[in-house]
Amino acid sequence: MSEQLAKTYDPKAFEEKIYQHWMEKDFFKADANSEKPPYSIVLPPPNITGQLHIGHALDHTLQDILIRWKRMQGYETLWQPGTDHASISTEVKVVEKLKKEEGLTKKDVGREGFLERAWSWREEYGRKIVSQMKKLGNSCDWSRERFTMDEGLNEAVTEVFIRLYEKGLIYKGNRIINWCPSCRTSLSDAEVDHHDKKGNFWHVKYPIKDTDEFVVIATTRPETMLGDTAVAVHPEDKRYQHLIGKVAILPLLGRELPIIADEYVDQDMGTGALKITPSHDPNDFEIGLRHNLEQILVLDEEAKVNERGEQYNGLDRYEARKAIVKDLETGSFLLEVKEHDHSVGQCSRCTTVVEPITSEQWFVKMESLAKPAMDVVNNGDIQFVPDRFSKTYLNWLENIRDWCISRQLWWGHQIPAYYCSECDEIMVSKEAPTQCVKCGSADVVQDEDVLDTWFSSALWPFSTLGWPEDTKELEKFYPTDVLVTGYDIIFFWVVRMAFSGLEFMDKIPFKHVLVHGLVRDAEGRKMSKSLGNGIDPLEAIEEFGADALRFTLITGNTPGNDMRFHLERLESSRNFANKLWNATRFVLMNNEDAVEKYEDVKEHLNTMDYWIISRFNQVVRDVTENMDRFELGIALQKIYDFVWNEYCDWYIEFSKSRLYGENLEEKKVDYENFQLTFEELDYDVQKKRISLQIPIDSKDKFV
RNA sequence: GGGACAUUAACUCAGUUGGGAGAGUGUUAGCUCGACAAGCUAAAAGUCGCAGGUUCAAGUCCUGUAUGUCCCACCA
Repeated sequence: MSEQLAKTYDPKAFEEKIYQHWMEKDFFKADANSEKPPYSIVLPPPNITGQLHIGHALDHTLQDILIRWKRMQGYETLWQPGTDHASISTEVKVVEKLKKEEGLTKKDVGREGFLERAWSWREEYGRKIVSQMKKLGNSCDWSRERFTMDEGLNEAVTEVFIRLYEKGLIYKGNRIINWCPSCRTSLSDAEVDHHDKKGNFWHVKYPIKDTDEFVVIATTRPETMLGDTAVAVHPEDKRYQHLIGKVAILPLLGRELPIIADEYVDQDMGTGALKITPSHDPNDFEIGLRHNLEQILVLDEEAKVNERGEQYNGLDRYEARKAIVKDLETGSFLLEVKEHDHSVGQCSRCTTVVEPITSEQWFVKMESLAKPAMDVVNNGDIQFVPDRFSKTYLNWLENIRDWCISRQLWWGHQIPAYYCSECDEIMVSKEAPTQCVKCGSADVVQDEDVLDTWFSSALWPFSTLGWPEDTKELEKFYPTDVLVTGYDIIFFWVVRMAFSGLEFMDKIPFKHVLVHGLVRDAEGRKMSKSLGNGIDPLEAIEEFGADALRFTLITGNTPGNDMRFHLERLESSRNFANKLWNATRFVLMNNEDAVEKYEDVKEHLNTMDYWIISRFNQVVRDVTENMDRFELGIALQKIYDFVWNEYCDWYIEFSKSRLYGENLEEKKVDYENFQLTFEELDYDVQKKRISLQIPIDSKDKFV
């Protein structure tokens, strides 16, 4: 009799020890010089903004299962871990902390002081998240841990920026962008969420110069009229033919506005006449370019009216709206007000309503990059699981617009562009130039802005392996085998990794993209801090164990679909872990005469032994097939069924008669049901050409 | 406006190539039998959203439809 195990499994007593053992033995270390075939996964780097949430737990568990499975199959596996600096999110957090703890603002402490605090934030939270991932049981190669702002990755980012710039794929331009007046930075289109909001349609009379006529314009944002530089109608609109080429007078400010004709105008929308505000509306911006209209920016970085707004200068955009509407009314310019719902863009970080404004920003030209990224999905080099997400991916790329990559933030990769204060020459280079290449002035300053956080994440599959150096890691582990991620970041991340990999490595970054859904609460709501309905994976681990949590997340979940998280399922998962524990306990309690080698026992195998062996082999085959198809939930269910319903309920029960010599009838074993099982067994065993004698009718003990 | 997904037992969900309707939880009845009451043995429980179609055969394929969820879009 070997040592007696406790009656119930206590994860807390083992998980940490086992993990330590794994680490000490270097089980997760990847060897780039290995002869074994490679299998690699890059971990989507968690943000350093806070702690691990249940979505990470799902994402990581899927990867951990895949990587461990391949490791056991004899592959040289690399699970590359790391964390993401999460530019805007982290900056927002650090600003909050600064205010709360020191009562200071960004400006008070200055760029250097701010970055110092951001780095200490990163130290604290980066470490915390890594320790949480270890608690989850992630079998990453921690010796290779990276950070999107570590030295090597900085170099990769700079290299990419310079290469794209030199290729003409990065440009600086005055474009209309999304501006968050609260974060005071530009945002990419993907960082803006659109929500329907109740609003009004204000019908405003714009008088026609030197006539008694006027044209009525419907607008949802009267305050932007301060920046109007034209009025547009459809070239074929019969109502307005006579006005084209004439001049309208902007109410309140009295500015003269040319009346132009443009195909964009929808005759059925509003009044069919459109005010054009090139600096504050994306469509108007385009129209403005076509007609060479002046751009008048009337809002500042806090979305307050600037001096171009004359008497409204200093008002917040909403105060300005009220004031303008009131003045329009007083001046009899306001014809009517109708209720109207329209979609409003909000900052995905802070939910402030985003303001479209014209601004000088850096962009990545997307057209030529998008094409090959679409090709590799169309021709099947990259496969989505489930496949429907390739549509999401392709659809996004088909309608891609240039990517605004500059952010007016401090935490991130500062743009490697330098300006000559004398002649405004732009220089893009790795090191700061000591003097202007054009005029020789030594007065050279670096661009203040940082890059969009996704600019560095886009390089993750190869930057973490040492690019731009030519490393053996790249040779061995690139392209990676599968990327596991949620459908919510296909646009942000998957697309950008795809075109970056193709552009700089000339190879796809991964062969499969395994997409999972969101983990929702029991009512199906998104988990969020404001609702307080989040389930902390660490609390779940504390109470039920990491295996129970992982089992819960994988079973009953299929690729691409959201799942609801019920605490009861954690219990049943824990029960399964306990079942395994007790099966082991039973074996250990009875292994006095255990033999080590199959050869020593094969003469003595009985029906039950053959049965369980054949079932085991079949389950291994089935499970492997499911795993190959990324059907982890089904695979795990099959293991569960085998262990519980076949191994424990039948094999162990029957083995008791052999061990204790008990009468089966007394044990109340259900012969009838067993007979059914045996018929199935017969089939299995026949396939394996094992001849059997089945003493079904025997009520004697099985020997 | 475009697109995706969901709809199967009381609840949460599986169901891979068309042929058995399943699991966990819950419910009911009976079990302190040397692994496990976090357990065991049973039971009840579903016209697989609705309507058509293809097929010898449809939860599974096709068409339409209802309801819900989500994503994309520069709808003044």
